[in-house]
Amino acid sequence: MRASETLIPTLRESPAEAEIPSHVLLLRSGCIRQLASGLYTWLPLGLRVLRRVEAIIREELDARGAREVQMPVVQPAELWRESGRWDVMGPELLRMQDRHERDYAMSPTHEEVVTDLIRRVVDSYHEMPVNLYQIQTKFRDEIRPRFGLLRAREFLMKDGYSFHLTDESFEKTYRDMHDAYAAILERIGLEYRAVEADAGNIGDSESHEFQVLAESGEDLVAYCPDSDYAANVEKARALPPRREQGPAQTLTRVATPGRRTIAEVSDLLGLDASRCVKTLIVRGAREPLVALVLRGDHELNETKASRLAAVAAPGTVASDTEVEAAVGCSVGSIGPVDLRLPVYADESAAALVNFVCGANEDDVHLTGVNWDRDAAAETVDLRNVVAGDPSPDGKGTLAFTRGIEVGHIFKLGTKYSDAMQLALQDGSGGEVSLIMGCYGMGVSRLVAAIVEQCHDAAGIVWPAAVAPFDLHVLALDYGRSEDVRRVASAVHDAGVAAGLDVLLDDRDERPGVKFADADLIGIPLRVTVGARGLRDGVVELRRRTETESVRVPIEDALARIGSGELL
RNA sequence: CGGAGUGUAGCUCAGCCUGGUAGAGCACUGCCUUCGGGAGGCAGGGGCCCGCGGUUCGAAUCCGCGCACUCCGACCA
Repeated sequence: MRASETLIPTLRESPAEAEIPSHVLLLRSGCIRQLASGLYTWLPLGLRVLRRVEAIIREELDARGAREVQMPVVQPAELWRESGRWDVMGPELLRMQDRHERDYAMSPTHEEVVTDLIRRVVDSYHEMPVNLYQIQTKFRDEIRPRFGLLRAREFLMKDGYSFHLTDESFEKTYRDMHDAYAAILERIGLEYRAVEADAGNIGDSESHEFQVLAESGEDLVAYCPDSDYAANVEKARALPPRREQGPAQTLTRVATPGRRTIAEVSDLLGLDASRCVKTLIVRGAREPLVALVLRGDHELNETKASRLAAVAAPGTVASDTEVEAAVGCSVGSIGPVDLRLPVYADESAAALVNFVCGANEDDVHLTGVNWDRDAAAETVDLRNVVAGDPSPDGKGTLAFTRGIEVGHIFKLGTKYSDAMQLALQDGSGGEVSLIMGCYGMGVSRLVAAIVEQCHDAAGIVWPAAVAPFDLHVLALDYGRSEDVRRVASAVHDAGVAAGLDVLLDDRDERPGVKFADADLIGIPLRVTVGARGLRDGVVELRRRTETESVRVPIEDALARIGSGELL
């Protein structure tokens, strides 16, 4: 393809709205343009990348028995009402009406539609299992779209759904899809981790996220360098410590006038923050308020807290006035001793002996506090893990990295099957609700994640597997040199004959502009054809990953490109 | 939705504080020179200065109300 015949509007400067590398570079390289907040147009170059990523996804899924379908984006509200999500979803579900004032949703996901499809189409358990996927535009009215393609409102997603009679059948497909996701990311050449994740509101059991490692990632991943343990920090656990040993000290009241924070109290007492506990009061599910106790140097993990049956979801910290009314002191002086609320202590706090806590009386704290003797609590996992915590598999300590969630697979169980009456006879006289799996991969987000990981100061460095073109022919002096035109065309044709996608820069631009654009666009292999080189009978080869070009005799270059050996 | 910031030429921005009828660089058009890492000269074109209202003899500039975009937070399959 000739550059003069396509639209690649590169930008010399960064648009003001873009902050992170993928957003800046996708805009500057002419891959995308923003229409409005969270809405992007894919230009020819970007669309080629998107299509190549899609192709890889299709190949890996098809190879594992998933079958592609295409479901409607606009969906009748009655299906959403049937599942209960019309009322549950909130404003991120974009709603609209047709001319008859019937309600519709612009679909953020397709559980309802696919469940409805299966119950209409599948008549017998002999047809099980079924595994379908589609690659389609989704719309979620995000509160705050940001980071370009990484959190857009309209985006391209691969969403897959599987249906099973038995857990064994589900587990096999889940593993197959897990393998497919790993294979996709490996083919692209990304550094990633499959991590244990919290399933959010959607599932009730295990789920895995596929996190592409990048500084700009919104997710924090805890992993163990010495084992394969990795988990989203929302979910990550540490090996619970054993109860400390040592003789119990006497419970003692100490005056702590004006000291409210853990730092102030531990400073006053000359102790480490880890010897103190902090007590947070949150809204309860069964009772109005519940107390959560953490070691002073630890932070509450809100996802874990919300998962406690006794805690109202979403987790909400009680207001200062609520606390004072219930406990009789201000927030800085709460403690588990004689506290008339249900108390849940994090494993690390529960392991302490002779610790410090608030006395439920302003300006007073207690020292020498011990569980069982002085206070009672149920032990649970409540905190965010920190670097250096022992890995839960006992094989080392945890470290952190940031990631971009490009895939998430989970077990849905029978949530939708039950709500929408999707069941089959099981062959032995009974009837079973089908077990569902759900497999999402953000295709447009994946493109952004690739750029986050594959760029340098000059521009994008596309991995060969997804590059918009394989070969970039830079024809310098194109308009003025018949020789350049002839050789550049020959190089172009040799590439095409070898099955490559070739971009020929035949624009009437100065060399510097062409070089800069080529770096920005990031095509893996570049051949520079210029009058200067042709006088010596050479063209120049350079990979985008390298800094030096190699002068190669014209005939050699043609032969090597034609043979495909350069890829 | 809370907090912060920004809206001036296609892009990046100055001008605003201290009101007097709009600028630079790049991009674009024409001509000349140049031609291997974003050239130079000359001559041009291009602006409801985000919108509406107010103050004023006069508003890009001051005030009010909107809208849009961005960032932080909350939120988020």
